[in-house]
Amino acid sequence: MTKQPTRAGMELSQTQRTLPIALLRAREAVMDYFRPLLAEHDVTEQQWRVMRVLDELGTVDASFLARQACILAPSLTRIMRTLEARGFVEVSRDSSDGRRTLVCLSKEGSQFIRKLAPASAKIYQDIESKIGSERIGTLLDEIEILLEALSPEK
Amino acid sequence: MTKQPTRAGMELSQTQRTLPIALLRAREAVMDYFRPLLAEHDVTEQQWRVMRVLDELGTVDASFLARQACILAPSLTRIMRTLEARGFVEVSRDSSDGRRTLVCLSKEGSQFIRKLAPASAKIYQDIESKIGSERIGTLLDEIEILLEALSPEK
DNA sequence: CAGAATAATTTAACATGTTAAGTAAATAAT
DNA sequence: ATTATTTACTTAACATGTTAAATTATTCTG
Repeated sequence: MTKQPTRAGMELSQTQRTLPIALLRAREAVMDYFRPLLAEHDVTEQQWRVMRVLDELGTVDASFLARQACILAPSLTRIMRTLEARGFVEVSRDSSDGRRTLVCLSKEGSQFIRKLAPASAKIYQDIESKIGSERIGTLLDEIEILLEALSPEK
Repeated sequence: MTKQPTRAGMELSQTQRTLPIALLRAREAVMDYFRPLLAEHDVTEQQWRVMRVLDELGTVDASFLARQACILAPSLTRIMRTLEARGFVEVSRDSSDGRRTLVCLSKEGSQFIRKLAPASAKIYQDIESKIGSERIGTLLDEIEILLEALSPEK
């Protein structure tokens, strides 16, 4: 845990001490625990993320969903097609703005989420047992602060 | 910054309070600052990451490089082809193990890194000015601890 | 109200992510 | 030593990431 000094000049930091790579490696390390579950149930990471956000938010338009799930609009278009074909989401037009696509989870989609929830929570507990739930809480707090500080509207 | 209680049962957390999504959103927020620079110089995020790791490690075999850069082997195969065509990396065979591909930065690749370093460091400083370098240091420390705790060899 | 500008989404094209299968070299087991 | 297994990498196929252009609906301007 040796701290590197802040770069005074214009040098690059060790990759381990840069936010983009450190955050990526951390996420990969965490996802390694979840991927077997997703693969077992034939959903991609992105499809699962879209469904998790819909479960949380209810009916939303495509742009907002894309932002929340960190998925670009063109990817979301294809993902929605897949999820709709599988009966997991329902798509409609916004009656007050014909440009917008509204999306929500279907009953089947909601059931699918709830079917995987116990296994997902169990994996999360396994991770918590290795890191400590307190430390995870701290990390999530720090990330919330970072997101607030970097949000574009500031 | 209201803390959620640890899930006692089998419910899913708010997406904001899950490591996979929180880490992803944080990384996207950070990368939004770097992407214009990379686009301006016609390198993808992954190509740049490969070069950053090579700059740090010197000559390494493809498997190790893939792990360090969080890139899967098939993607790396294609990325190496692109970077080699552009003259940024040099590829050779390991004489003591004919299966292994060895890779290192070329002189041009090294120059390219150094050419972008100042702008990259400046962007990093801009981010630091919004979050605080101390807080970033704490976050990076927490991530190092997480990576150590989740490393498979434990 | 008509035409211009803007906005939300989709399509297209290429790079990468991901899994499975294939190839070649090294190692292990008879 | 020959065969089988393992290892490192590549190829193939499809999903997603990414940018630019196209499409359709809305809003702005005159």
